[in-house]
Amino acid sequence: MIGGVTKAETGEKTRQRGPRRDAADNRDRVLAAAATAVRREGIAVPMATIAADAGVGVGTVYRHFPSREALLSALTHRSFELVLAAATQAAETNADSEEPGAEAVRRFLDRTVEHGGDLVMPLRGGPPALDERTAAVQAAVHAQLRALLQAGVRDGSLRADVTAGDLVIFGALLTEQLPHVADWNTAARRVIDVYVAGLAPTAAPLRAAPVVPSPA
Amino acid sequence: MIGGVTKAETGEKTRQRGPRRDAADNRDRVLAAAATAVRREGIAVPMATIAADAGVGVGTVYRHFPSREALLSALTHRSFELVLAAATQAAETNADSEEPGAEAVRRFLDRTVEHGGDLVMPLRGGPPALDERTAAVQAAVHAQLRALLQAGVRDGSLRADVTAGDLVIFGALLTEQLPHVADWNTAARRVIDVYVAGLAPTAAPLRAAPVVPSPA
DNA sequence: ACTTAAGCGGACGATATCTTCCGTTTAAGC
DNA sequence: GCTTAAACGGAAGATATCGTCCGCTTAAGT
Repeated sequence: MIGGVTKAETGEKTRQRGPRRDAADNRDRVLAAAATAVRREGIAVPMATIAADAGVGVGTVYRHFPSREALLSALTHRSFELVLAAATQAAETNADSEEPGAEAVRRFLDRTVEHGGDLVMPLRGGPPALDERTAAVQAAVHAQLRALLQAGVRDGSLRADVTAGDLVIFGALLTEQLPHVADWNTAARRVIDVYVAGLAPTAAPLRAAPVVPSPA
Repeated sequence: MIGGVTKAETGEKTRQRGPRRDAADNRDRVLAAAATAVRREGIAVPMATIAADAGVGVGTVYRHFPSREALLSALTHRSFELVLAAATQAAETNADSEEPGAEAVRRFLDRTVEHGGDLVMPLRGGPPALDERTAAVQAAVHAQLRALLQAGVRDGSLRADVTAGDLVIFGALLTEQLPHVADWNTAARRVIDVYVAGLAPTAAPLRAAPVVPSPA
């Protein structure tokens, strides 16, 4: 940020040189290894373990992510991006077809569980706060889910008092895994099915007023 | 176990001397502090922090719980006992009244969330395996919930294809907390309400076969 | 009151992990 | 092919945490 200006005086060509290919690859590998390691050993997993799993030296990890917190933040960001992809795909598919909105919601939740191994949501002990960019992604997720929910209400397959925030919270919980439950995907699918059944418009009203998680 | 026999030769009076009152108190305080600390900072929270929070020295923590793992195990055990109390109370109240089984299930889940701060379920990164005694408590929880579910099926308020294992898994997920959700109890209650609505007998069948978590 | 052993606290040596630093390697532009 | 700066790996010093040990304190039985 300081020395860069002097050198890149070729007009607007600032930051003309992209990252080297090996650097980009390593960054991805570190992120992937970190996701796996964090889910396996918890957020206190040693950086050396992550580095070894990624097949790089610790120095490389620290160059891409200056601190553990930065790495965890990046993990969370990537997780929200994956969730956003799932939400967007569900919303778009739904818009193009005539399937009930409830089915699209179910698919979104299924996807979330399937991606489970790659998701590191900010649950207990996780990275405390969402940075600005991640919050933006989260807001986009909410927007997609809102669209999905509205479509479902319109086609009569969903109740009207459930919010995008409700879905995000439920989805985040599903990314956890009880270690002694062998077939987690099946178990999660059963939870999803009951929840989605509860989204039917005939259901009894909710007791509590909506909670708005964080994106304004 | 080795020196004790020599001394307690007064017939069957082995282990005649119960624990000192201060010792029992301290054990409880350590457990309570540990539960709070673990939920606040994760399972890697330093033992010194737990000791300080409990107002005792580290030596005291290690005397009651010879290792971190033993402490975490004890925490899990206590958590299951609290859940068992909630399940038992729900089952008994239900048996004595004419309320629908669905309401009893909802109360059980509500209780679980309310106890949330004291519960340390074996989620990601938690103590890996349940010891024998804890597994027994877990089995008791399942038994109570089975009774509850059967009553609900009988009185027509619950679907028949949901198992006690499903409820335990769902309840365990609810003990997590998304840190940036301010009013967690409200958020959790909304999730519960949708789930309980999905327990109505009219709902669509589940896709997956039951998963038996661990108690045989 | 006195005795006794259980219980207590926290200093301490051992270990584990963090993060920085720098000599070497390598991708990419000329 | 040569040059250059970005990227790499891993050793090493700084720090944090673990779990033990032992002299002091205190509950509880007589």
